[in-house]
Amino acid sequence: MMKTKDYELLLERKGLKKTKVRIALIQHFMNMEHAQSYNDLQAALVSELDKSTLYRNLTSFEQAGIIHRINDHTGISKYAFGEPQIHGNEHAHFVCECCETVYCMEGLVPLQLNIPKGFKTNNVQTVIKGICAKC
Amino acid sequence: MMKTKDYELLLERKGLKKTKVRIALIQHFMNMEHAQSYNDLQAALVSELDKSTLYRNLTSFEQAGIIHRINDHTGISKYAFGEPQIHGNEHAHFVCECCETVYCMEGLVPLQLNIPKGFKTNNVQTVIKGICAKC
DNA sequence: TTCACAAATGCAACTTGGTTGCATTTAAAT
DNA sequence: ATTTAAATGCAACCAAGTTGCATTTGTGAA
Ligand SMILES: [Mn+2]
Ligand SMILES: [Mn+2]
Ligand SMILES: [Zn+2]
Ligand SMILES: [Zn+2]
Repeated sequence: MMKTKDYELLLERKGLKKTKVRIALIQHFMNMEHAQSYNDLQAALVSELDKSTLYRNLTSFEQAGIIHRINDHTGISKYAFGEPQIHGNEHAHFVCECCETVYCMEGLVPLQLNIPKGFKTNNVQTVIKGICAKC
Repeated sequence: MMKTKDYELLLERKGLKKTKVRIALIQHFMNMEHAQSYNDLQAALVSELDKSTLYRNLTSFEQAGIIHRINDHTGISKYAFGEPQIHGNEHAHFVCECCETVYCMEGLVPLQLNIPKGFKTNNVQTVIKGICAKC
């Protein structure tokens, strides 16, 4: 008997069918430490994959909390493994202005903002631009 | 003799020609307290305006520091009067999840983030999602 | 194991925010 | 008034993402 793979558990728990596309996708996300764009994914997933299938799965995964979508202010969405919320706060993202890599910054202190009266804050998203350690 | 209008000064100082389109645009921005999308502008500027002309002027204005472009994570750029930097830091933006209005939050304390070793921060952009005072 | 059905896939056509090339017009310097 | 570079308008284009629909596939019940 072989033990159930972690990605299988993940898909099962979310009530998503275990298809070839999804298993390839989810494994790729688990191995990648940086955020991935549609093009990154298409290039990485050897067998050419239909555009709408890929986008639909990204949406499903996002809704299921398997991945999170990142807006790095380039106009192109990036996706990374895991939920966006860590202990209730959205984590920040670092965008390297040199190599374009998008990093999830898990360990940062959440910023404290005193919003004007009458405004109710639900969620704060932070994008940090700069030069990464590799560049 | 009439005194020079403030928008005239602005255009002159930046070395931009004072065209009808630009004067209409710049006046509109000065009267608007909220950020404006391409569609907002097109709807507001009575005389129908060419798409590329509008976009080109938005880019010129942005480069000249007359307006700043805001990414509110909807995928549609918004523009607001003034420079993005207040005393060296980018100001935060509040996006109402109810009425979609984007507010420039000028008075917020600059946040201190301790970025991992090797990463150099150039600029921090913050988008706050919530419910505005009017909603 | 087979059957039935809902959900996932693939393909093509579409939408939308934004850009580009080029001919014509216009602001402004001389 | 003349000249010239920059601004405008138009059409064609581009890329990211979405949608409708016929076909295939995973899964649970028979
Ligand atoms: Mn992240
Ligand atoms: Mn602003
Ligand atoms: Zn880098
Ligand atoms: Zn509101």
